[in-house]
Amino acid sequence: MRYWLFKSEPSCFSIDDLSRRLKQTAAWDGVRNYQVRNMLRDEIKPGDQAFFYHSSCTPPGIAGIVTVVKAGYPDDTARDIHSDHFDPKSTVENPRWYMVDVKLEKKFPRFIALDEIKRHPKLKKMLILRKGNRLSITSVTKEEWNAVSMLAQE
DNA sequence: GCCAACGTTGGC
DNA sequence: GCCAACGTTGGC
Repeated sequence: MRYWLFKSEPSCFSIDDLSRRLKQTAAWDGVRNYQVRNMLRDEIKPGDQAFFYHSSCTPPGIAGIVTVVKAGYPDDTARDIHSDHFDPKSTVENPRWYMVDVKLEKKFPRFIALDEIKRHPKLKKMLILRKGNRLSITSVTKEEWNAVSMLAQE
């Protein structure tokens, strides 16, 4: 299994929104970046785990953990003309965009702010910190995963 | 295929 | 609201 970091703007979809969902599951939809699409379609598998990262908010940071429960399948919001993520070039025969389903594993007892991630020696190489990185999904190493998990329990 | 213009992301 | 660092678009 692999580890990931999924970004979401809490004003759009937060970890608390997920916790209120029936069965605490949701489709991770709306991704419209080809690099991230490829990860959703080809690399992210059921059983993989991901940090739920809150972006574009104060403060940004990691709020908890989700588990992938369904592998990549066509993102139906691309064919919904009323969706903000509608893409007329995506069709049933040729789906352009993909999504996975996630389930809330846990909300951290303590929010891990970006500021704290930046200061932690074991987290300096996290892709989220790399200059210019804007991908909404990045991979996380086992060492990084463990370090953040430890922080969350302090 | 090049590249300028434009749009988006996301921390600050 | 600013702006760096992208990604996308479209004329040529």
